Amino acid sequence: MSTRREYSALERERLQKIERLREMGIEPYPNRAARTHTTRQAVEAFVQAEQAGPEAPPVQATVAGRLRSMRQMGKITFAHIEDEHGRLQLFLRVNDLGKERLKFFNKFFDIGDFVQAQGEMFRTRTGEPTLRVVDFKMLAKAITPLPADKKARHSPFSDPELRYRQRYADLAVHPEVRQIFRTRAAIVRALRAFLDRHGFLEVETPILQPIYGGAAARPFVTYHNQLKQRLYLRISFELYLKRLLVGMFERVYEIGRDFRNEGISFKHNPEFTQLEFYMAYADYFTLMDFVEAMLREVADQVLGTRQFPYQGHTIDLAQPWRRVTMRDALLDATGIDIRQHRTLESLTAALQAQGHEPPPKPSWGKLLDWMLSTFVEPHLIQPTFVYDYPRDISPLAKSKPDDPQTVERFELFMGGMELGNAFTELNDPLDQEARFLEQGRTYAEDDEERHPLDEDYLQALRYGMPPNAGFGMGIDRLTMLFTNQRSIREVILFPHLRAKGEAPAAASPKAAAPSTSPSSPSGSPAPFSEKG
RNA sequence: GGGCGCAUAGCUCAAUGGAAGAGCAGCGGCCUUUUAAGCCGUUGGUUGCAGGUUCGAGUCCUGCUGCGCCCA
Repeated sequence: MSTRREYSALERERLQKIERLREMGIEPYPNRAARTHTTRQAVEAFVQAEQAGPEAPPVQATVAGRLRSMRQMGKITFAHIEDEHGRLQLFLRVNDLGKERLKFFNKFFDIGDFVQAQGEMFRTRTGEPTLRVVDFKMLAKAITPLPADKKARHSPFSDPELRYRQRYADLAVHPEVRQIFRTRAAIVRALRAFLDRHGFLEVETPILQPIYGGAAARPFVTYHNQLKQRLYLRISFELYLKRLLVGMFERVYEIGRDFRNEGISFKHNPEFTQLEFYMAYADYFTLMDFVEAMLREVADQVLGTRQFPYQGHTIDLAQPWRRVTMRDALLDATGIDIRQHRTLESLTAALQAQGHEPPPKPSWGKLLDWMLSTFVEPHLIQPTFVYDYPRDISPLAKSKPDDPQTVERFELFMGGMELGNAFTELNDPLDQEARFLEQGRTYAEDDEERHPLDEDYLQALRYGMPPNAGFGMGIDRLTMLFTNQRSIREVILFPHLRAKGEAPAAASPKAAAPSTSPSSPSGSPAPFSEKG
């Protein structure tokens, strides 16, 4: 597909070194390495030995890592190697190595190479713990020079496009970027621990689905050749997880990937990681308490504190989280009481009277959703539950007993973003069927986001599903919050970028022909509530 | 989808429409406690792609591609 680019002059230089090494009988990519200490262990052992007193035996160590800097000073050379855990200075001296050996190091070893070095720890004049090298070995020769790290004064590696496209290089030179992904892993670990301890079963449901559902989103389409079957990449886990409640699991969760065939922004990636859980015999108020407890614990585990900085704010999870109805939130933000404007036309007029230009929306509920994300969401920095949503954008949520047009649903906001979504789940099979049909009437036949009626899901409900409440949350966004990142691309290892250069289309619409949707992409009003 | 901005050496950036440059990296030297090492010398360019205007285009115009920011 893609043709390999030509080698640069710098790369040709290093390719020649590889050839020369082989001519000398030295393998630049040996099969085996031996190390006794990580860089951190070597320093720790050395510091301990120092504290033990002058009689303590010297610390001998063999370390391995990537060469990050070299300072050649004639008969001595200083260098730093870096491994996953830190950096260590190497000290190579002609007295220890001999003239030829030192010259060999200086000539054939470059920044970026993986090397192994053996020696004894000591402290330099400036006080830095350092390995006095008596032997060294090439472990893997680098051909392409590493970009300078971001903090280097003269040569920051900061072009976001390059950083994302060559994430390996970004990670290689930016320990703080690596740290983001350690934090991300810790978040997932803490969520699992909390849910496991509360009696939840972790499950895995299909990613390839004959009918997509559970959210308002356009799906990716694929095709099973042998079955001659169109399949969709899931847009949520919801309908499968609730089938499991029918099957007598009372508490289930899944952490995995969702796929939505939609725009890309600093808050959106086409594939993202989602947590969903369902709890039998709970309602949406139960879940507010539960989610508060869950995220406090995750903060405790991951950050060690319940207050953390986010984009100039301090988010505080320790205080009781604010709870406000959608009606009050909109009233506060716009002065418009949605109970006074119960039709699409009336509400649109009220907004226009205030000088707003609301986009055309297919329903009252969709307009409320727009108002919420436009006027309220950006200001919800501290954790806030907005609850009681319009029925027509929440077809899987249960109505309030005293108000059939309103459903028991909340969304959780934090840092000006939607973080989670939950409801008291609709378990009345007849009402659910009516909701599906309602969707069909509200949204145009050719609306690609229109939710297909899932007859098998209705069949499951007819067997009886216990009352329950479910919650969904974007792991990527939680990671953004906990690591103070503004862009979702900073917390996804390999975020999706547009194909670059010639022939992205060469991936052949022909070959994919059976998989393209006949009810082809068009407009995109979203009829469905979404978890996350 | 719309608006604005950006694209120049491996990396980060300069260059009034008039000779394509700097720092770092690289290469050749000097240098036995440096760490942004230092000093001397030196290599490196299809200025994102395709057109256009002009005596002359990195610079101005049009289109395309990618990225960023703002809006939908």
